Amino acid sequence: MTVTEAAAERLIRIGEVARGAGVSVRAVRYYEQQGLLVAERSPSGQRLYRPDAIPLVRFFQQMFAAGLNSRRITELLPCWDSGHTDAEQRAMLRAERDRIQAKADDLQAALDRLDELIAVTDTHP
Amino acid sequence: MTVTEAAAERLIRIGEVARGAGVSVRAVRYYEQQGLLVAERSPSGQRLYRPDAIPLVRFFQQMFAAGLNSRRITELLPCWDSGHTDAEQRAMLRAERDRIQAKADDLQAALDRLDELIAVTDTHP
DNA sequence: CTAAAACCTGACGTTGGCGTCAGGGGCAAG
DNA sequence: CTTGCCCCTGACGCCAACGTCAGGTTTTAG
Repeated sequence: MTVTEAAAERLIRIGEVARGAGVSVRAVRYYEQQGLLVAERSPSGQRLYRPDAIPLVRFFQQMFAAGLNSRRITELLPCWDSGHTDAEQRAMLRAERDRIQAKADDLQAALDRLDELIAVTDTHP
Repeated sequence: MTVTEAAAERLIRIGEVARGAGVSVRAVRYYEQQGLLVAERSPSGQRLYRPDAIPLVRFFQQMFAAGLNSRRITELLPCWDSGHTDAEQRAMLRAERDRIQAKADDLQAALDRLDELIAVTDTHP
């Protein structure tokens, strides 16, 4: 087994990425289109990913769930990849963090509201 | 002042509802269209609301923020209004509550992720 | 070898909560 | 009177993250 083959063996196709991350194949293609994900190509044109594409896609999902859009995520990706940031990026990180915190607070308020309603409707059937 | 006049004095127009709840006039009309909100009409056709439309609209916003859509909210409105529910509605309330809780957990995970990233980029400038 | 499974590139469809424009009306202040 | 503010009804526009269909190639299992 050559070094090249050993390296090639670490590449997976889009279906495996999708299954591994729990998203659709279409979603993975979409991420590439948005510049979130880069893939090599096999001679026949199929996308080939390194295995760490899976946790990366999970990270995307997490950020999407937190309300960030593709563009924001691409802007944050350099920090994620390199651990290296300029002041502007650090400010953006904190801004997003605060937005998510506020959103979490809103959710908690909604939760309290519903719990209150549940308590009333349970004692008041 | 007659009783009727006293009652009429308690009715406000759409602009006041919108300002009071911090949403657009368009949004309030939309809520009516979705069956979330009912309004009386003045002889000239203007919508007239009781003042408690304002907290009600705030409640809608809170539920929207929690990821419920108009239809779900209309389904939950009877509980909210009357405090009376059947088994199906109580199940729905709990299901939504659990969904929101899961969402809150996701947000917290995203927050932890970002905080971790912030810590790294701060010590690693 | 062959059939099924997986992959490819477009490109249009969906969903929801509004924004926004078009065109028109009423009504109190100056 | 007219100016300006608020209100009305449609109806099209928008955005974002995909779903989905069409029509064709590649890879894999038996």
